[in-house]
Amino acid sequence: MSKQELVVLGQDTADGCCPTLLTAPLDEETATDLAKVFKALGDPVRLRLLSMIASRDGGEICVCDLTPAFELSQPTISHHLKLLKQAGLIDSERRGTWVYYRLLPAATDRLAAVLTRPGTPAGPAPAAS
Amino acid sequence: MSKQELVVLGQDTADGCCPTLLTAPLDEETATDLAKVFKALGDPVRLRLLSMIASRDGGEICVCDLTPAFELSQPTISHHLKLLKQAGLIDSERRGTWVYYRLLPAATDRLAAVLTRPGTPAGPAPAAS
DNA sequence: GGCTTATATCGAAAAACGTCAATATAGAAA
DNA sequence: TTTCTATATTGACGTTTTTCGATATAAGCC
Repeated sequence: MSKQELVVLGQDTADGCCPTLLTAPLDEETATDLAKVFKALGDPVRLRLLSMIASRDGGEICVCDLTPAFELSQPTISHHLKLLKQAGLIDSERRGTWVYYRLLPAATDRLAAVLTRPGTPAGPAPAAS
Repeated sequence: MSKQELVVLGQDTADGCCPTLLTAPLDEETATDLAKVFKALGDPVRLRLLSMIASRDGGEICVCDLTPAFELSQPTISHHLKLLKQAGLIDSERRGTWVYYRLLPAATDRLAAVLTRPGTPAGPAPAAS
């Protein structure tokens, strides 16, 4: 089986706190690992795919439900899913003829943490009315 | 002067809450706008630049302090800074001979929010001891 | 004015990327 | 086994990205 997802671990700063982009200069290796994940998000098709996967009730979605949502060929969608998977953002499981994709929340959690300034209130804010 | 930074606004979901990638499928336009910002983060050099800019005491840093930190030509660094600026992540100000860059926290805040699952505790966690 | 330093822009070359049509593989069903 | 559907892989092509050297612009100094 493919086991080439990359795992990007947190990097603690000198004062023992707050693994984030915004509080201390990133070392080269961490920057390279992180950049791979952000690069995977740097395409509108992949962003929509990830969004459809993450927001689906039940936590997973069949490729057969993803492909028709785009005006792109089936191989192209398959390729984008592969990139998201290699970035460690999603995982897949085959069940019979179909393949189901699901979010790996650890990946998005890490990105969110890395982009969060210390002292920022939690999560998504309520919408402006 | 250049005014071509892009501003990516939040998009509320049907239930009036939580502008995030992870709770509802992204529409095409929002995905395109968001992807531009993530793409800007999808390069290790730009990630390190942003990190150096954001973490610098005083909130700003001179290009003359950024350039020598990389084994890249001065035009290359200048180009990466331009991309970060066009993505709305940083801004610049010339003072005399020097140009200073600073983080635009609204941009990273927005990305963090979009990647945060509802119910997730705030900000960067304390490091594992 | 001319000289020097800091930064940006231009133009080109190589590499990476997004997309497709064609084909391969996996599994179910006949 | 043969056939059909779902998904992945391959190979090609045009576009975008990353990088550089050369040059341009901006500002301070002689």
